[in-house]
Amino acid sequence: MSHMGYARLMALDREHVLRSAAALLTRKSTATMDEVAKAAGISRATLHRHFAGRDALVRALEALGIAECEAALTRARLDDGSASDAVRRLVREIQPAAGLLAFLYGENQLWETEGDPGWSRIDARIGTVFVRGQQSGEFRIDLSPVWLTEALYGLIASCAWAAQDGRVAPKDFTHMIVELLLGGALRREEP
Amino acid sequence: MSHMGYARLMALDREHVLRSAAALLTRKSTATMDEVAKAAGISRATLHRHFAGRDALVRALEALGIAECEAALTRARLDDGSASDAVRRLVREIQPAAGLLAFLYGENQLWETEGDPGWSRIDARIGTVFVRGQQSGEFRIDLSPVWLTEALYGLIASCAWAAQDGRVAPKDFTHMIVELLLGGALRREEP
DNA sequence: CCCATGTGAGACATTCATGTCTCATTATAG
DNA sequence: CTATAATGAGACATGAATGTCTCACATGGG
Repeated sequence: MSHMGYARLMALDREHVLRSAAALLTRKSTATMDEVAKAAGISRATLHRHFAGRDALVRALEALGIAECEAALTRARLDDGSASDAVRRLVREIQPAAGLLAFLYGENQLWETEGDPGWSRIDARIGTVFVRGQQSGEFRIDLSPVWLTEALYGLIASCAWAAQDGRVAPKDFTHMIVELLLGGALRREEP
Repeated sequence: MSHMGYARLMALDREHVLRSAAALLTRKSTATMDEVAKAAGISRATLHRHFAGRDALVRALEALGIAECEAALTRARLDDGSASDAVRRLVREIQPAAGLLAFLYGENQLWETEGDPGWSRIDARIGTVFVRGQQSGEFRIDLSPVWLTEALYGLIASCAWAAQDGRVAPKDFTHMIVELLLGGALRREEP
């Protein structure tokens, strides 16, 4: 059946194109459609056949980022064990998507917040673990879950960018982020 | 003397234009030269008389940001007292420039690092306070000064953006950043 | 073999920000 | 008042990226 074969190949191509675009745009967020096509090893015409335009491409990347976040969230099993360990697992699981996330984080600063494509759900899931940590007494309560979530995004993006420029070592990704974030969020035991 | 009067007015206008541009570009980093001109209350022609082009404007904003950083660094007297207090003073002093800094931080992600316009000196000054804190035993040593500096930038930008969108309260700026950053950088006293 | 489908290459029009220019008007110093 | 200089308004050309289209090629199934 040519139709099914077609659909399957398309899906694979689409996936490959998205990965390439993510890798390129992470490094150079202003890359041209032509550059994106070249990076994916296809022509600009074919790129336009997969994604109607630049907007569609970016929105597809956003959908991919959201999907990877959701998957990382699930893999991290945020409800299990201590909140600290949950956050540590989350950062570890989210690391492979950090570059894409950093790109999207930067792009979001210049989008008018239209219909929410799914970030609010992710915000909520992450926020929940901070709330749980506060309720269990693990985390200090003078830093709001919203701010902690925001700070987590910021640290992930910062670390991804710094690693991109070789200012920090990618292998320390989880350690740097978790230790800094949790060190601030974790309530200090009284001496 | 028309020449001196001219020069002085120009300087004032230039300052005003830069402030307006900073405020606008902080909110909308893709704003047009025309929008920038309107925001400053001048015509596009006059804007071009002050700044040869968009690049020149952005570079002027960068110079302004660097100058404000240097000034904040000096006012914070990073060499006095404990490193923690020094960082706290720094964040407090840098808050007025946070919006501009966030804009420049975002822009820098898509610039090829040409001739350094002055950021490395600022990096060094900030890095020094973290080194001092580590040497005095105030800060943990498993987080490098480079990463701490990077994280500070990231947190400032995150907080500025979050405040812009109303997700966090601007009045808590210093508290949120310092408590999160220092909580991670400050060595925990053993129980 | 033949047909259908995906693809690459390239031409083409369009849009938009930019940069440059002119000219009339305003304001300011002398 | 007069001349100098800055401004605002707008026309204009330019360049870059985008989106659309056509056509030739190749690849794979029937």
